[in-house]
Amino acid sequence: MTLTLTDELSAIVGAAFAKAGLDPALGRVRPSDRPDLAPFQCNGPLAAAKAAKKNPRALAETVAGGLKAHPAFESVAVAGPGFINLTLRDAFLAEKLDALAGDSGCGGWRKDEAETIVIDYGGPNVAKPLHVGHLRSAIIGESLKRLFRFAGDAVYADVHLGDWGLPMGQLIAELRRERPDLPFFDPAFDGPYPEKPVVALEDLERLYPQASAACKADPARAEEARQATAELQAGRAGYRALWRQFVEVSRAAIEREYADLGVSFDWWKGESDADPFIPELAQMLRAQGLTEISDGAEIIRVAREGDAREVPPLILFKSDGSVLYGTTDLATILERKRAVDPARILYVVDQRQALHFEQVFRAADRAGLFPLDRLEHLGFGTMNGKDGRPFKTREGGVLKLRDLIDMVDARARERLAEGGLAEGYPEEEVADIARKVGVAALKFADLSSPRTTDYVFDLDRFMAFEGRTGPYLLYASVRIRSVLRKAAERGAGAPGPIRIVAPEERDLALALLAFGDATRLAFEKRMPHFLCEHAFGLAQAFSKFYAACRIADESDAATRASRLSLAAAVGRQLDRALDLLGIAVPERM
RNA sequence: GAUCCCGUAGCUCAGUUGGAUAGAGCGCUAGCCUCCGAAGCUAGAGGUCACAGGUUCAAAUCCUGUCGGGAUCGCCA
Repeated sequence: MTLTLTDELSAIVGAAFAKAGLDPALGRVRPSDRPDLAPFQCNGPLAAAKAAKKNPRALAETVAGGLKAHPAFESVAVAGPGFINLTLRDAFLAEKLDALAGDSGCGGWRKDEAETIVIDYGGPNVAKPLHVGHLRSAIIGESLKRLFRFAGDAVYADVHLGDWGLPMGQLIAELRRERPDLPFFDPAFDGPYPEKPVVALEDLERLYPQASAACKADPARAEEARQATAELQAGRAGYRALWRQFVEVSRAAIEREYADLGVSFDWWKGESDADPFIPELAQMLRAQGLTEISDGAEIIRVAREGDAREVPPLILFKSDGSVLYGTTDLATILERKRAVDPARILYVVDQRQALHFEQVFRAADRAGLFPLDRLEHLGFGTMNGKDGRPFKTREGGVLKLRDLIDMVDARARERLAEGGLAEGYPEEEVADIARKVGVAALKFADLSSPRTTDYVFDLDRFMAFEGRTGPYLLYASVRIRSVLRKAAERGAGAPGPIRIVAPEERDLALALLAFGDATRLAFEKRMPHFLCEHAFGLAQAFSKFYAACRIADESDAATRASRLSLAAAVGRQLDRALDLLGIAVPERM
């Protein structure tokens, strides 16, 4: 396991606490709230004073006294009621930076024991076009996948298509009304079913809303759909064959759109893949006496003493025998255990489904299927429109992901033209750059607020390309690359050991060395926005450094070599951070 | 109705679980390209942290209440 900078400093300060007869855990060092005084601080003396009923200021002085001789610190000062302000020696920073420059992980944190992880994206539904509601799960999930892999885990990302519920029955029933002549609907048919899909993507996109509306308006139609669902799940051959076509057609489209966002999966499984595990699951639950019949449905109770509010039981089998997604989610856990025996399963799904997962997790835990603390629902907030309500188009409909991608793409092209960037580049490259810029804007906007909160989707703001945006980061990355390329062309010489001479270099050094804490925090909290914060801070520190210091044409050879190393290290780390966010960087722009 | 989340600068949002002078981006004002990419950099104005109590050396953060917004609450996913 790599030690982050604050870990290392905490260990040093903790030892000084221990020497003073205090709890070393109180020596926790963190970035300072007052960077004008010192870059790091330790507030431990205040807590220690409370516990020991002593004067915090005096304790701070004692601890600080034990630290002053340490080679890492330029100064150790006690301030206010008992804060210890820590400033690091430039030589110490330079040494750390040289190590970081040679590290394949760019100074990022890695864990020491790898786990096998499954990430569940709570999948899109077959037949429903991807819409903006699917965006967050894809973007956040992709970043977490990369982050966990970076930390050392073996990750299986499973799109987990919604391909087994009522919508499937609705589609079947709808198509049967429209084209009753198809062999799929003839129970007596025994020949081979058509291999070529009888429906196209456009058919599905038309049929589903149609069916859904009909079921809402007419109970008889709803009953038809319910029956078709039950028959599909019971294994009616024609329905299964037809359903396979739905899935096939739908999946191809879904895969393409995710690819445009730079999102990919290791598994394209669906709820239906868990179906064969349902009998065994039911058996397991019944054998333990966990199920009961209630109003004709078979349920498992998951309420507990002390629940603040009532947690309803999970319905395993509806009164008509068909299953709900809670059942398939449980069966999927069993399926995954058999497949890769994961240490944890992460569900990157809308926060509004928290109760559902609470039910599933408790049921899994009660059944001895999977421990509660290793099933994590990583919920996220909704993407709202400017009115503060879930994002809708002007017409009040749901914005398709395809349309969103096109909008972002077009806007990125406009902005490139306005800014006079990418001028004279081949058309193919301009298209590639526009796509990358647009996706970066979208992803950074989505990832930069804490996962759990709602955020307002404002295309104009995201695509402004100034300030705290994805394009700013791409710009910084591309600029570093360009500077280094030109330096090489001019014969600026080889990079050399890093030495800090300007204050902007010191700030940049601290920004680089914060990567360990950022990656660790992002991993432990499962919160990619810490990576965004880091990437922005790093890019900003570089811009300041760039504005203040010459690099390629610096006259002092040693300083020039140092700055070339520094710039290269920033470029590599920035690209790495962007990679962990799932943001691709163009060569130039 | 019950439970949970939220209310911070004109706008969009952070705030590392109780610490110093509450931060960032946008927008606004004033500057910086004969010099490695100005989508950049520098400086400035802008706050009763919804409101009222309480806990303590210390509260945007913890507790209570009020107001306002949102989410969820057994056979949809």
